[in-house]
Amino acid sequence: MNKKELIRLSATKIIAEEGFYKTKVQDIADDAKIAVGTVYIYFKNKDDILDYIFESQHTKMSEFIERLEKEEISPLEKIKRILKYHFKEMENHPDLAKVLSQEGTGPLKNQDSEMKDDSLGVPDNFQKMLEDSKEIGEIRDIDAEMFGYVIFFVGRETAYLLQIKGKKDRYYKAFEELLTFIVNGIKV
Amino acid sequence: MNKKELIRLSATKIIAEEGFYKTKVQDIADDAKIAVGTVYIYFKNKDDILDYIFESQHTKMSEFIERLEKEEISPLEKIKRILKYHFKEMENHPDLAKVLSQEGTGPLKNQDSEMKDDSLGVPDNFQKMLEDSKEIGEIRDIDAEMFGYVIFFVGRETAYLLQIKGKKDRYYKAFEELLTFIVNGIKV
Amino acid sequence: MNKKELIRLSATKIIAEEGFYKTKVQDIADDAKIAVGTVYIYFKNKDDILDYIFESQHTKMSEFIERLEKEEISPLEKIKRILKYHFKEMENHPDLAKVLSQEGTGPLKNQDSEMKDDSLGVPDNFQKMLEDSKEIGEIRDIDAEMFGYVIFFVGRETAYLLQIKGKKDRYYKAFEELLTFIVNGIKV
Amino acid sequence: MNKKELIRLSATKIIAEEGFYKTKVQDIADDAKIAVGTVYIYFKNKDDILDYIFESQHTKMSEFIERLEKEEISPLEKIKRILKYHFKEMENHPDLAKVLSQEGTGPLKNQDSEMKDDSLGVPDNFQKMLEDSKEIGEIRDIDAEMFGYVIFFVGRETAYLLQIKGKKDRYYKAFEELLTFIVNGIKV
DNA sequence: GATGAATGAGTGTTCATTCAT
DNA sequence: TATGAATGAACACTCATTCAT
Repeated sequence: MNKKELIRLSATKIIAEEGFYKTKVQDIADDAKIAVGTVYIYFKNKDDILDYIFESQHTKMSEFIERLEKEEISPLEKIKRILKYHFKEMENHPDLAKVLSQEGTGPLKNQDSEMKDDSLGVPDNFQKMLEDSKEIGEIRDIDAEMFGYVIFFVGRETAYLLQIKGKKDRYYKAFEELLTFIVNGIKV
Repeated sequence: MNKKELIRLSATKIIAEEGFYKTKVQDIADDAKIAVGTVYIYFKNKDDILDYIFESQHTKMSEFIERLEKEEISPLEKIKRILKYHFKEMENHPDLAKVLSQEGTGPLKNQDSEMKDDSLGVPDNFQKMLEDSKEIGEIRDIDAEMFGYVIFFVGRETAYLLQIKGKKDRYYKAFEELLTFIVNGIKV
Repeated sequence: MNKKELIRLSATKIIAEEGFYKTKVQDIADDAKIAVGTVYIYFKNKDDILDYIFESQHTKMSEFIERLEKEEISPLEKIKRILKYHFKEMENHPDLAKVLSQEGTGPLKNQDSEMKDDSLGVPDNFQKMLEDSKEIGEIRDIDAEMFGYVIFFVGRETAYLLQIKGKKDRYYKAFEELLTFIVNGIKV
Repeated sequence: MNKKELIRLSATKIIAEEGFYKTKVQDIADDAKIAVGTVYIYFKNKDDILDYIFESQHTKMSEFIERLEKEEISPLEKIKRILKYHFKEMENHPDLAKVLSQEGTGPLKNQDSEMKDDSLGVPDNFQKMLEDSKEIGEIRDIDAEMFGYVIFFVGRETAYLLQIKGKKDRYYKAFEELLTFIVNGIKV
């Protein structure tokens, strides 16, 4: 496998277990069965590794949203699809779910990162969709910026929550409940 | 002032600015205008300081909830009051809002802490109130455990969000919107 | 009791258990049921406490030797009596035996101590007695300086050894054996 | 040179000068012209360095004794040879002599060391040899365990003593005197 | 590119000592 | 004298990062 990806996977695993600050670059290298020095060929520094984990997921999500934009569906439906996509992703990558939730607060570690915020850009997308949705009278007149974030946070935290609370079997049902909650919360 | 409280306030301020791991115990001591050694008279170690910040707020919240339990109001109303209390607290203590949000994920730093989880016990209270609320037909039949956490997260993150997004002037209005969102989301 | 003596006893006990460097002044104060500050009324610093332990025993021994000098006995007999006195002392104060053995090497902790060496002055006395003994033909022509120290070390280490090796019951018999060893070793 | 050995030599030098507790790991690193961190590649902690110094000498001595066991000489002769070997070693490595004497009391610093005692195992060997010697009627019926230690202590302390007392020129003569003392002390 | 021994700045924590009460 | 909270210099140890091989 591509070595940068290999490092990303090991890092995600170890950071999920230990937390970012307690994770040693050596531990990541050990898990990836490579030398520490090699990590620094692919990453400028330790923070850069965490950024890359977020950026990778950000890219995936951006591509999904781009494809979604081409479909002829209502803005609210788009939000639902994005949440569903996120939940599936987190179900398939529990380590990643934990890292995004645990380390996802606060500003990006690297100042010069190209990402604008810690949120994978999703809140912005949600905001736009909520604004579109308001315009067509699908939902109430809410503060789209705030609810862009609210829906994003709820999605991220709940996806992780369901895993630690051992709701894996009822994962899909719980997701449906969450969706109903959100939609009821904002609809006209 | 009580020195332990003095340290708690300085620590909250510095940790809000720098994040827990980048905060040096020396910085906390400097801010409190005391010697480093003094910190270690009142706290076992650095982690213990963060725990105490959480525990203090936990105690305050527990006391509020205890008083609330004596009032003759519906479970849903209780949840609203708790959220309102939390928002007021966070409005008055922006540093604390940031620390609770940024450092509030993950397990407590100290193993032997008496607190059961990272959530100030509030999700548990919400869960019970939601169950009571369901019984009297005030709300739909939702997964009370999950929504206990969901409402807790939404409250904590939003209270902090409104501050960094500079919504201080519309703080109360935004809070009302959030409340409507939650209530609509779970009502029958 | 005299507080300085109280501290000496507690210090001896704790230093025997922990070793001088691992012993905290606070621990000594705790054991003596006094405040740390009080220790510093009677002792200039921590090293001074250890010095005082040695000096106290030195004084006792000096007084014993002074009394001994007035008796009409052979130099070799004097050495025997001194060793016997030391063994009895160590039997009565096992903590002290340990401290003298463990911490008794190296130069005195305090530069400005009045004691000339780490050996309670006993090697010097032994040296003189050995020289006297040589003169009257009681013992061989040995290096009195060296054997002053040798006999001193053997006495000190053996007194402690018998305790840790659990020879308490045969303590006196072992002492007699040691005496025979020494006398045979140096006699004509 | 092997870096672990390099550290051992620097540590022996500095510890001989300053004593173990006053020695800073940084000082050892400086003397060895390496970085502090490097010390911790080869040693778990500071105590581990001291243990290694003792273990190294223990190994050397064990090898010498092993070779000695193959020779057809009397047990008493073996003891003499061991003492002679020790004196030569200490003559060649005065720093080591000081460290062994000064820091050689008390239990090993590290709990999980493989060495049973602080005495390089030599007292045990002496004990066995004394028992053998008694059996063939070479020496008196003495307490072999006690005298195993006594001879060991006398050897160790005297080897160091001769150096600080400036008897370097008469070193061999003094050693011979000591040997005569011991042999006379235990012979029939 | 890959390695991993070496680096050394950085930091949590300790504890002898002080001094206002 | 006695107290013990406060001090802050000191130090062991860590770990991100480098670079010669």
